[in-house]
Amino acid sequence: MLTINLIREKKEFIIERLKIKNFEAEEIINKILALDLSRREIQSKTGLLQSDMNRISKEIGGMIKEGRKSEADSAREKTYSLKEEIKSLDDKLMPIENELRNEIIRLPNLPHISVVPGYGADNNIKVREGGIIPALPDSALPHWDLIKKYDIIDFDLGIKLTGAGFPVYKGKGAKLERALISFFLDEGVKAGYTEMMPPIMVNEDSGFGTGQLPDKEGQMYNVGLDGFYLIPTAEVPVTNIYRDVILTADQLPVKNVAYTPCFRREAGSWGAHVRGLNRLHQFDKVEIVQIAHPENSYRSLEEMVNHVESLVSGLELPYRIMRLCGGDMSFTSALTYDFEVWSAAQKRWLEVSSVSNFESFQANRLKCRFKEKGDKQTRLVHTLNGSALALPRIVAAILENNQKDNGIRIPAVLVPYTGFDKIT
RNA sequence: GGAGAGAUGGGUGAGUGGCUUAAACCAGCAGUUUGCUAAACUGCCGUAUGGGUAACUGUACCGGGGGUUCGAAUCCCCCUCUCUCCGCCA
Repeated sequence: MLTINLIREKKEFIIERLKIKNFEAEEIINKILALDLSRREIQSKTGLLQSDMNRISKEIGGMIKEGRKSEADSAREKTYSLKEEIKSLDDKLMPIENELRNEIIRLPNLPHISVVPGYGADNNIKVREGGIIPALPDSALPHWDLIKKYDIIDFDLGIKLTGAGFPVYKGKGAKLERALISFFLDEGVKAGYTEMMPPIMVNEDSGFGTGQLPDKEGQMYNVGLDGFYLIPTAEVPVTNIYRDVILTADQLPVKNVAYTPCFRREAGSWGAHVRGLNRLHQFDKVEIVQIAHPENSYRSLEEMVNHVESLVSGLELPYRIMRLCGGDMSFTSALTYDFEVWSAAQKRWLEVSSVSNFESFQANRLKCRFKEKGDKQTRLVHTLNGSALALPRIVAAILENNQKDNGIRIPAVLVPYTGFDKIT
C-alpha cells in the first residue's frame, strides 16, 4: 500500500511509474486526493470543535465544584449543539476514511527504476544462467511416470485421503522431501538467517498485513469454525511477526528462514501443464524473509538472489535467473527475480523461486517501522522475501534430470541428508 | 467446555466520573559532578494525524468495537486475549 504522503506529493511520478505495470492510475489517484482533502477538512474542523468541547467541559467541572450550579447548567446547554455538530462530522468521516483506504489499496506498488515495460513472460530479462542441461535418451520419463515407477509419491492415495493436489510421499520420496527441507534450512542458517517455525494457520489481521485479504480470500483455505486461514506461504506468518512493530536501525536487517507446508486453493485450470508436481494444493517450501533498512534493501535483494542461486547450483540443476518485466510482476513487488530450473523430460523451465523487494509497500500495511538512533521520526522499513526453495518442482527436476537406467541419482549435497545416493 | 479474576506507556504498577496534563519506580537517552569497570544529581523519554520554516501547538488513542454523560482509563453492552481452578487431552 502506497503512503498517502507520496500520493499527495508525487502524483505525476506515480502515474508514470505505474504505466510500467500497465496500470492506469490517474482516475484512482484523483479520487484519492479528493477524498484525502475532505478527510483533512473534516478532521481539522472536528479538532477545533473537540477543543471547544474539552474546554467547556472542564469549565463545567470547575463550576460544579464551586457550587455555581445555574452557570453550569447554562454552559451545559451550549454543549448540545456542539455535540451534535461533532457527531455529524464524525458520521461523515468514517465512510470517507473507509473509501480512501479502499481506493489506496487498489494501487499496485511502484516498480523499481530498473524494471522494463512488458506484458508477460516473453518480456522478462535473463540475468544469468548456470548448470548443464543433461542429454536424456528419448525413453526418458516425465516425473509423474517416475514417481509411479519407483513408488515414491502417490497422488491416488492423496485423492482418497483428501482430494486432488494432496500427494502422499512414500519411502524414499518422503525421505527426499525431508532431506531437501533440512538442506534448505541449514543453508539458510549458514547464510545468517534465524530459523523460525511459525503457525501454519493465521488470523484475519495477518492475512490483511501481507495483502492476501481482503481481495484474494478465495486463494486461501478458510477454517470456517474458527475464522483462521491456512497459509499460502510462510511469508504470511513470518512477515506478520513484525506487524505493528517499531524496530531500531541497529536491528536491521532482520533475516528469518522458515519451513512450512503451504496451502493454495488455486481454483483455476488443471490441464496438462500443471500435471504431477507442477501445481499442488499442499506443498512444502522454505522461505527467506528480510526486513531491511531502506538504503540497504537492494543489497539485501542481491544477497538473497545469490543465496537462492547457491541452492539450485548446489543441487546441480540447470537454472536461469529472470528479472521480471512490469507486466509479469506481482501487485505488491517493486523488483522481482524469478528462478527457473530446467525439467529435462518435460523439456521446459519450471519456476521454483521468486525473490522480491517490496520496499515499503508491505511495511505500510503492516505498520512496520524503524527509528534511527536519536531520531524522533519513525520511517517505514523495506520488506523482502523469496522461496529458498519450493520443493515440488525441485523434486520434479531432480527426478527427471537425474534418471538413469538403474535408478535416480541423488545430488551429492543431499546424500548426507537422505542416507542414500540412488532411488531404485 | 464450566467457574472466577484480569488486560493501563519499553517493563513493573497506581488510578472507581472532573485536583490526571495517566502518578511513582525501573529500563533507555542527554548533561553536570565526583573519579574509574560505577554512583549521585538534573533534564528528556509513546503512537498517529492536522496546522506551522521552526520553536511550538490542536485532536485522537489506557486490549478491540459500540453506548451513557457537559465530561469516561473509570459506568453499561458486545467481542478478543491472558491468568487461576475444574474437565478433557498428545
